[in-house]
Amino acid sequence: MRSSVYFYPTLKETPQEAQIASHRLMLRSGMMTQVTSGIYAWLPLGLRVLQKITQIIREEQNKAGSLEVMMPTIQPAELWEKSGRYHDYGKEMLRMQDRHEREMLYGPTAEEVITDIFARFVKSYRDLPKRLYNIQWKFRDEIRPRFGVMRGREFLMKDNYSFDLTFEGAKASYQAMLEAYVKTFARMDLTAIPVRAASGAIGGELSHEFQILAETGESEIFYDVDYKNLDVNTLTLDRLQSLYAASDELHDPKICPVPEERLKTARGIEVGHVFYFGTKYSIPLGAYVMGPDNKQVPVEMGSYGIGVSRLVGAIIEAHHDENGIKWPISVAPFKVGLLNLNVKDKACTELCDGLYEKCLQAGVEVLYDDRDMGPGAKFADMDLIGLPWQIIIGPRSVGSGQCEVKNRRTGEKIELSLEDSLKQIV
RNA sequence: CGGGGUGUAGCGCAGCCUGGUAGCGCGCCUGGUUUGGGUCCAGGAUGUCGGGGGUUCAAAUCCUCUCACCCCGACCA
Repeated sequence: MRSSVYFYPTLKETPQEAQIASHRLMLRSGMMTQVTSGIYAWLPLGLRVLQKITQIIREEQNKAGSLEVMMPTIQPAELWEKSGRYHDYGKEMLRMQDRHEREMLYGPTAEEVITDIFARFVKSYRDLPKRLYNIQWKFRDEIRPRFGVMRGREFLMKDNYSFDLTFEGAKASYQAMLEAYVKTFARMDLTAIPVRAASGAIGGELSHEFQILAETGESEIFYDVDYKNLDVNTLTLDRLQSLYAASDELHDPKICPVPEERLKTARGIEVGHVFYFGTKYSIPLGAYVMGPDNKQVPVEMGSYGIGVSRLVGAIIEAHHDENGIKWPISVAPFKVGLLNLNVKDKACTELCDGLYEKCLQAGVEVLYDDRDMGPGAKFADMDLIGLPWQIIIGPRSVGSGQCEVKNRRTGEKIELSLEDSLKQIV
């Protein structure tokens, strides 16, 4: 993609509403922009990141034996009256009427809808287990939206729902999701700690929150200091769960197994949540199957959420410096930024155009800064949007045949021939 | 919802106290200049001063109502 025809309105100054790094950087890099309180429009650069994250989540969900569906954003109140949550959900639910004055709502979650679908089609234990998920926009009319996409009112969520015949089956589903989550977050260069948690309005009996440690997190957690030393690449669920972590509501110093000197407290950003809640929805919504003993049994359920749009912010919180974002390669909007330091220099531009073509042919996602601007502004913009690699070509390169390759993460710069620069990156 | 704050050009802000022709920096447009870390020079465009009502000869400025947004707290992916 050529910068000259792309659309990423970068800002030199920080918009006054942005208090935390991720919010600031998302606005400054032109990834997204606020439409109204807690509601954002995603611009091309931000959308690419959102799509990369979505795809990683999708792949890991599929590997964990789940099937993707797509449920609507608008739901009928009826289903929620059956589950009893229409009243309980309160003002956080955005309610509306259609032209027939039928009560509708913008879905804050989808237990009712998916359970109803399941109930209508699945009648036998032989069809179990089933794990169905979708990645869809949700709306929760938060008391106080803040921190950009970290706590928006409208947000993109992956929500998975498991249906099993027995408690043991449900536990296996729960475990499969825990494992999928560890892999999912690791692929984004995040160490997310599964913290035993109290379950909120969704209700339930067994529940973990996945928290990313960050000063700007909204919840307080207690954890074993060893969490800081884990290697994302070799992380396993067993290892993660062998360490102590608890939310402040559940943490009890009296029964905490971690000696005081190893116990740390920090703020966490919740990026995922897994619940087991048994038959809480299957009974009221009539999700029964025929068991092997010819008896109707309500199915055992769990639900598993990941805040997809929140993850964009969370990843930036974990990966940035004073100059801008440092994207992990797996979610970067482009893999490499190609900087033409002087577009008016014909020979220089020829070199750049040539390398750009080669990148495209090699299937390397490249943002080619071919705008007519000073070099300083280009460096600043490229650091800000945080692509993992930069290839810098200026008039100097014309004589030498060398370009500079910069690793945004480490800041390391090396001089290479144009040929080698591409090899370095691929 | 309770407490605090802000609305003036696309962005960041000054002006308001003490009423009298609406300003600065960045950005934008034109021309030139410069080209390895946000070049420099010259010229130019852009505002219902968030909105309604009131006071006054006169309101960005004073009074009043209202809307929006932000920050602190309780809730959540």
